[in-house]
Amino acid sequence: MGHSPKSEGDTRQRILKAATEHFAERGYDGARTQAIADDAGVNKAMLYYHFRDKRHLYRETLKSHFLEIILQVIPSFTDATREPRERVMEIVRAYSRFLRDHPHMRALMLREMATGAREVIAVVTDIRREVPALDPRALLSGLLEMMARGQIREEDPRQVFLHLISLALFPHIARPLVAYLAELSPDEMDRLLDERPAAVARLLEHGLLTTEVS
Amino acid sequence: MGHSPKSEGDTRQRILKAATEHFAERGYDGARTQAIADDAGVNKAMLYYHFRDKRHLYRETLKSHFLEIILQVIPSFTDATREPRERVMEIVRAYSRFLRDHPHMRALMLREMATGAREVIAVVTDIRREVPALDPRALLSGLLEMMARGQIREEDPRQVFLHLISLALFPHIARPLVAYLAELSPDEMDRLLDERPAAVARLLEHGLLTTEVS
DNA sequence: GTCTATAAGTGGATAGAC
DNA sequence: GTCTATCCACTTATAGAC
Repeated sequence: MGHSPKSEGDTRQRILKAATEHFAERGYDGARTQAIADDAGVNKAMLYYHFRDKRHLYRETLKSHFLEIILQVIPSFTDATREPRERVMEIVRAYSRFLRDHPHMRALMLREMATGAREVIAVVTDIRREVPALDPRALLSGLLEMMARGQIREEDPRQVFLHLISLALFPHIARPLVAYLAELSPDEMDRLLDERPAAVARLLEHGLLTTEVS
Repeated sequence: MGHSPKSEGDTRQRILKAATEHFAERGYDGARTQAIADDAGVNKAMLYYHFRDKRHLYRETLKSHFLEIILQVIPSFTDATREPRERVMEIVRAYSRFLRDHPHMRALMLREMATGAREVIAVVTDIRREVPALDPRALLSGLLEMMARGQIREEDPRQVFLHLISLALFPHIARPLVAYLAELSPDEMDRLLDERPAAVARLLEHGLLTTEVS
C-alpha cells in the first residue's frame, strides 16, 4: 500500500457503505447516485472512477455482504460438536444474529428475490469461483449426516432444509407486515423474535398437533 | 352501466393488469408509465385520467390484489369443519394456491416488505374500513380455538401463527434462491413445492428431532 | 484520486383538441 | 373518455482540469 494520494481503499469502502443503505432502502432503480456520493462524502464522479457504473456498484455491494452471510451461516449447519436440539437452535440463531448485525441485508435480499435473485446468483457464483470451499451444498450434507445418525426423523432433506430456513428467516423478513397484522409494538415484536429459537426447538421436538386419543 | 363512450370500466381494468406486471417485475421506481400504458393498449395520458398519478395507480394495484388474498386466506384459518391435520394442510395449500393464481403477488409482496410494507398497510387499513368483517385478527383466533379444544399443543399462538405462515410462504417467495442453492431444476422445484403441504403436516405431527433414547 | 461542468437522455405529468 | 404534443425536472454518465 504505500503512497496513494488521499485515502487508499477507504473511499471505496465509504462508497460501498453508502450504496448499501440506498440500494436497500430505495432499491436499485430508486437509489440515486448523487445521494450515494453525498453520503459517502465524495464527488459523484468518484463512483465512476472506483466502479464502472451503477450496475457494477450494485454488484460489488451485494458481493461484500454475501461473502459474510455464507461465512456465518454455513458453519451453523455443519458444526457437529453440539447435540441435535442445540444444533437446530443454533441455525435459527445464526440467521437471526446475521440480520441483526447487517440491518440492510433484509431489504437487499427481499428486493433480489423479487427480481428472481439474478444478481445474487451471479455474485454467489463469483464468490464460489474465488473461494471453492464455500459450497452451499454443505447446508444439505449437514442435515443428511444428522439423519444418518438417527438424530432427526427420516424425511426428504430438501424439505427439512426448507423447514429450517423458513422458520428461521421468514419472521424476520416479514416483520413489518406481521407486526401490523398481529398488532404488536416494536418491543413486543423484538421479544417474539428473541423467543423464536426456543419456540422453533419446541416445534421440532414435539410437533404441533396433539396425538389423537380418539 | 349505460352509455360510456368506449369501454366502461374495461380500460381501468386493463391498466391495472398491466400495472401489476410492471410494478411486480421492476418495482415502483423501475416501472415506466409509458410501458404500462403501452401494455394496456391505451395512451399514457389515460393513466392520469383514471388514476391521479403514478403513486395512486400503485396503491390501487395493491388494493385490487390484497382484497383477494384476504378473502382467500382467512377462511383457511377459521374453517372449523375439518379435522386438525387437514386444517393445517389447508392453510399451507391456501397460500400455495393463491400464489399460483396470482403470479405477480410474490414480487409485489417482497418489494413491499423491503420498504417496511408502508403501502400495503395503508391499503389493508383502507380495506378494513370498507369491509370491517375482514379482520386479520381472525387468523389468531382460529388457532386459539384449536388450542382450547386441545387439538394443538399449548404454545404462544403468535409463535404458532409464525410457524404456519413461515412454512407455507417462505419456500414460495424464496424459490429462485433456494432452487439455485439446492441445484434444483424448475420441474424439481415445482414437485418439491407440491409436496410441501404433506411434508409440513408430517412436521407438525411428529416434529423433526427423534426422541433421544440416550 | 478527486473535482467541476456539462452532455445526452428519460421520466412523470399536463394542456388542450377531438 | 381518449389522444397528440410538449414541458421541464432530474438522472446517469463523461470530458477534462487540478
